[in-house]
Amino acid sequence: MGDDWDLHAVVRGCATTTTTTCSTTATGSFIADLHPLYGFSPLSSFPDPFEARNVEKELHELYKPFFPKSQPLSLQSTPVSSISSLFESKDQVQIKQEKHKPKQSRTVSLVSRTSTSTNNSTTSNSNSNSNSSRSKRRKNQLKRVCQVPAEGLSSDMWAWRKYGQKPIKGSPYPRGYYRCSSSKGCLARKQVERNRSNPAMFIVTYTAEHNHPVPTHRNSLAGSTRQKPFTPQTTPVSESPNLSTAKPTTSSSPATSVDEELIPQNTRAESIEDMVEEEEEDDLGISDAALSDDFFEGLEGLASPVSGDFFSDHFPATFGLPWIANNAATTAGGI
DNA sequence: CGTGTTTGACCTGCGC
DNA sequence: GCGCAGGTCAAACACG
Repeated sequence: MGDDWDLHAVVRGCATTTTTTCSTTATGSFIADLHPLYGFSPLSSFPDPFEARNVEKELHELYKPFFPKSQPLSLQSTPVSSISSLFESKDQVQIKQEKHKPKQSRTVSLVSRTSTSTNNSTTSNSNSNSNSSRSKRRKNQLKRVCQVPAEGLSSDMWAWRKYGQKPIKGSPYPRGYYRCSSSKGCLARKQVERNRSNPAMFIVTYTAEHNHPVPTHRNSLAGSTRQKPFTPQTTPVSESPNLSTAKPTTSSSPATSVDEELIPQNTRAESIEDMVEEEEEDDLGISDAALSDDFFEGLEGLASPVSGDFFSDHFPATFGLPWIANNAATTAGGI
């Protein structure tokens, strides 16, 4: 497609930084409360980790209600970066539940085309429960919509694989479709689209949830790392100034497409977001699995980065927009 | 070889 | 019922 957008690559998450505009509906409001806490942008202007630590506590308190009692919330150990990003992302989280479709709130019946095709003709009416995920996907999916700045589209621990891209009517920017590649059975999906009115912002829509803990390390980036020989023009007009600026690139991190490079990913938050989503979906009944030790373990894995490894590796010197540079890899922002 | 991106085609939902 | 638009699949290709 000759779209000029750069939404290629994998989007690793949508994290956001200071500017995130995510609004939350329903329970999401609590996020707003947290917002002040992370006024700093862990990603872009990484503040002092220790300072963040204090914040952690506060966050911890704030979050308590949202975590299962069993969850000790080992955030303390969690690296600031992760935490901050997590919360940040939350700020942006906006849960959007399609009302008029009470039928199934979460239909994530994983039905790949196979099944779909199988049922093909039957699809729509025959069975509301039928798997035709396709048929229902539009209807009852629970979605969370976040609006994040280009810089915000950054890394999260989830690995996203792009499976499609489509031009959207009325929007000069195409929409990228990503699915979680961390786990095969994971139904989590994400759509990244640039905000028409404000190209600097990306609208990230999450659908379904991850059915697995956050991976401690990202998947192999074999393919993701692929970098275009440098398609200078790829940056469509739509590219926001940030993006263009940001594209440093050649970082060791998995940057998949130019676009991605443009867009950083903070997305570790995503994981939490997802969890939160679950909470919301389940009436605040967080799935233990989600918040299980694994989950935090994963976060901890991230922690080290704070100390340097992670960042140093992934976001080298260019920190001005380090995230942008690297994260882009996964971030779908790439639009 | 495994994983990821690109891209055209196909399918379904939705509005008229 | 028809057409449009959105969402997903899968083949081909690229990269480490």
